[in-house]
Amino acid sequence: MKLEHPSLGQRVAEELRRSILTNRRKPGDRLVEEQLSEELGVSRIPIREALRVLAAEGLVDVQPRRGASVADISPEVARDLVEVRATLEGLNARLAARHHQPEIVAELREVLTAGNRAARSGNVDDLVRLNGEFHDKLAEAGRNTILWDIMRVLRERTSLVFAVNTARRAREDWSEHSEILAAVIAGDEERAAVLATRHVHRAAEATLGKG
Amino acid sequence: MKLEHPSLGQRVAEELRRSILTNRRKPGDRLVEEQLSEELGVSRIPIREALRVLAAEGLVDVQPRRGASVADISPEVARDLVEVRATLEGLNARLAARHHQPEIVAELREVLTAGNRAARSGNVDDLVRLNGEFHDKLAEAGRNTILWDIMRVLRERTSLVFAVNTARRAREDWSEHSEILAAVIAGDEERAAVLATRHVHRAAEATLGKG
DNA sequence: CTAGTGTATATTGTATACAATTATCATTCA
DNA sequence: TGAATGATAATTGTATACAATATACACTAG
Repeated sequence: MKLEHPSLGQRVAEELRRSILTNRRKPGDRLVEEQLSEELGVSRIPIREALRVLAAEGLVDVQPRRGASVADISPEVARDLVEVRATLEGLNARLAARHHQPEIVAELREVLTAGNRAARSGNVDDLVRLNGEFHDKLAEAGRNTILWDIMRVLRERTSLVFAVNTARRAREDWSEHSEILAAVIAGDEERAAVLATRHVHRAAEATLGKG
Repeated sequence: MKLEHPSLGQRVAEELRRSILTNRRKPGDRLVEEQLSEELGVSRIPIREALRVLAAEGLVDVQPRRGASVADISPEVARDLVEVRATLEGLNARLAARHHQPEIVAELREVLTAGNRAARSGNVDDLVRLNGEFHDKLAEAGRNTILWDIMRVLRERTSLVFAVNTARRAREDWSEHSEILAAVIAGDEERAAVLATRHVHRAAEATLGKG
C-alpha cells in the first residue's frame, strides 16, 4: 500500500463525501464498515475515522452499536438548516461588501459568467460545481474563517435536499447571484445581506414550499 | 473492564471536554494518545475517536502525524467566533420570541433568579454553570435543532476565551439576560434579537476590546 | 563554531484479532 | 395462527501489535 501525506482516513472521508453529495449513496443507505473496508481496500480503522468526520458534518448518522447510514434529512430539519444558512449567508454577504476584496471579486465575476452560460445550456454537473464555487468564493470574501467553515457544512447538507431543483431554478439562481455580487461590489452591506438571505429562502421554497 | 451503553470514545470525549473547558488542560497543551490512554485506563482507539470529535468541535487541533493539542484561539479567530455567535444568538432570540414556549420560559425565570443571586455572591463555578444553562434553555426555546447545535459549539469555544471575565462582568451579564428574557416574553422579536446580539458583543469587548 | 546530516526515540497511522452487542430467523408453545 | 424464545449470524467496539513518520540531538565536515 502506498502512503501519502493526507491520512487514509481523510481520503476515505473525501471519497465518501463525494459519493454522498453526488447522490451515488442515497439517504438511508447503510454504511457497513467491513463492506466499505473491502470496497476501498483499507482496514476498518480509517473507515471509522471517516465516518466520524462525516457524522460531525451531519452527512452521516451513526448510532452506537448499530452502525452508520447516509443522513436522511427530514423536512423539519431542512427548514431549520435553511433558516440558519439564510441568516449566515446574509451576514457573510454583509462582511464581503464591507471588506471589498478586488481579487476575489474578479474571480466571482468569472464564475458568474460561466454560471450564466451553464444555466442556459442546462449542464447539471457544471451548475452544481459552479454554484459551489460561487458560494465558496463569496464566503472567502467575507474573511471570517469560522463563518466560512460553518457555511461549507450547511451548504453540503442543504444541497443534499435541494439537488433535485438545480436545473429548474438555474436561471433565477444566477440572476440572483448577479444581484448579490453587484451589491457587494457597490459596498452596499444592507442590500447584499438582504439579497443573500432572500436567495437562500427562495431556493428552499422551490423544494420545500413556503413555510 | 465494565461496558456501558455510551461508547468509551464518547465518555473519553466528555471527560476531555470538561477538562478543557474548566481550564485544567490549557490551550497549547499537547494531548499525547499513549499518555491519555494510560491516564484514563483505555486503549488508544477510544482516545483517537474522542480527539476527532473534539477536533470537529474546534476544541482540539490535530495535525497529521504530529498529534493533537488543546486549541489555542487567536484574537482574530475569537473575533470571528464572536461575530458569528452574536448573529446566531440574535436569530435564536428572535425565534424564541416568536414561538412563545411557556414551560421553557418558566425555567428561564428560575435560572435568572439563581443567576442574579450568584452574580451578587460571586461564585464563579455557579456563574459558569448558570450562564451555560441560560443560553442552553434559550436555545431550546428557539426550537431550531441545527441552530441549537451550532450555538452549543460556538459557546464552548468562546467560553474558552472569555473565561477570565465571568466574575467581573457577572452583574451586567445577568441584567442583560433579564432584558432579553423580557423581550422574548413580550414576543418582541426585533428587540430580543438586538439585545441578544449586543449581549454577545459586549461580553466579547470585555475581553478583546472594541474591534 | 556553525550548518548539515544521520541515527535514536517518541508518536501517530494502520492492520489484525477478539469481545460484546444487536439483528435475523427458525422454532416452540399458547 | 401468532407471539415469545432461543440459537446463529452480522456488525460494531476495543485491544494489541507493528509500520511509517516526525522530532531531538549528537556528531561530523567545513
